[in-house]
Amino acid sequence: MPPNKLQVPRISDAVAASLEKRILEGSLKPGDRLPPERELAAELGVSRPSLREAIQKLASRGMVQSRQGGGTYVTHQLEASFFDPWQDMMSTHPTLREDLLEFRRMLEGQAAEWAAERATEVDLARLAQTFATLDAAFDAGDLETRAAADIDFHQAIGEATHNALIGHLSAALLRMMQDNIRLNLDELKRVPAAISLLKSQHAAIHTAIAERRPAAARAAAETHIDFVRESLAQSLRSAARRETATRRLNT
Amino acid sequence: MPPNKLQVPRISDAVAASLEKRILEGSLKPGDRLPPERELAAELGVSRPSLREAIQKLASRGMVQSRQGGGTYVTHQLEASFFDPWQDMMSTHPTLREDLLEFRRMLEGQAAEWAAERATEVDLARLAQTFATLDAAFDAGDLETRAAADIDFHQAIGEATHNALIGHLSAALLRMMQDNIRLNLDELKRVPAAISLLKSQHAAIHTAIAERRPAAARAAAETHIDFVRESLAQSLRSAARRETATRRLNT
DNA sequence: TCTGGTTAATTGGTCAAACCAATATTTCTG
DNA sequence: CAGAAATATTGGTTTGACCAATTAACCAGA
Repeated sequence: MPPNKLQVPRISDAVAASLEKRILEGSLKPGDRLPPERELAAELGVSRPSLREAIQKLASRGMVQSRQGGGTYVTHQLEASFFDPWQDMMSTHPTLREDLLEFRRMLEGQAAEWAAERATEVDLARLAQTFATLDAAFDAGDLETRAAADIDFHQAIGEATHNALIGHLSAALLRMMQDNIRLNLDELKRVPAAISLLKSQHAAIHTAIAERRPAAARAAAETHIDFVRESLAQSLRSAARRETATRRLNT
Repeated sequence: MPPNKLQVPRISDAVAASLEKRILEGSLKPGDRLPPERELAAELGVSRPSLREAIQKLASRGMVQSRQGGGTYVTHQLEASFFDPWQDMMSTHPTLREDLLEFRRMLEGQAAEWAAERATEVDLARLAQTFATLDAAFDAGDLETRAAADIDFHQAIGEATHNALIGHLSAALLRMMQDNIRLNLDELKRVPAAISLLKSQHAAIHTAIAERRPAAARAAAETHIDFVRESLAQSLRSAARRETATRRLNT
């Protein structure tokens, strides 16, 4: 019974594709305001609701932005390419962030434990290398390279578990977090101690795995996630505080 | 002139978020058909065009799929986004099966533990219902309904954890296993005791959660997976034996 | 002439009531 | 009982209208 049959083409899809084409080929540049809905609907030969459905599609992909009474404008950021549905959900459903962190605590804890039990010499060498890179990235690198090094480190742990799913999932979840939390990531820079704390936490995980102490590795990983979770919540609170302060100034 | 000003909240966005929430929480599961547009619009207190705009948003993200005259269905996109690449590999790389089972042991164990800690009365009622269905399906049902009931049961546990990731991931993993192992599933029928054993294991998980004993729930879930893992390996061995025997006959 | 506020036109947001077309369900017929 | 026809359901589309926010035009007062 599920949608196995072929789909009937929908008008709104055709309209959305047409508008997309205009944007991509440049006849509608970023910042441009597209014609009024009534006008555009007449020009395309469709009804206004159909046109609106198409516009909402583009809006949900972040390609256009509408303001009541103002008009509909082409966004400056082309190619949003947010194809992962979890990504957009994260921004609108804050509880998902908590769920993700809680899940990561379990996952990374287990990964560290297994890695300490099963890592081969090759795994340990690779882990040591990614750890060194990460440590250096924290000192000098920009956020991009730091994020990449972070993923590499956690993925090296995942691979050391010799369980393909662990590595894949832990990297995927970390990437998912980074993409939607990068805004608040540099909040950590306001806390001078944060960097050294994070570095010591990573070091604790690394040495516990290298010394093959599973329980210690798990504890270190969980401590690390707990710290991330706590400082993230704290940075969100302080961001909210700054916003109210700014709002107070404007009145 | 660009849209710097604050945005007026659109109804379609609120509706889309509401539907997203239902999907995340599990009240709308992948494969489910959502109510007719007219009905849903009335229930949400919005007009049909507004509801349609919201549905188009979700459809453009691939979370739902509509067929004229048929209905609108929740896709498996959320779960598939994690494991799509793994599906085909499962059949060719047998070690992945082991990894999957090991991962499930951790996941289901944690899920059972959290469910025992956090389940509300509603969760417990739903869990009891899915358990009863599963128990009945083991006696009379064919493989299809048994597999579906199995997914429902484990998903109910996942939902009782009140962690969106747990529910979707555990369902996705179980479905992935069933899809790639169904061939060997009826192997279990050759072991008469297996059915009663599985039933008692499910019962143990259920009662432990219902009685809110987290440690017992985790242990029961892990025991269950251990049994599945062991009997699966055994059935594979016997299947291999039969195959070599058959091959011997043909020469 | 310039400034400020008021008014009018524009434009996206929402709703209501239809009708069409594909599908699903029921009923009828052989 | 199986297959075909009739009916009901359901998404797809259109028309028309009204509201609310924005923008543009206007005009009175300095």
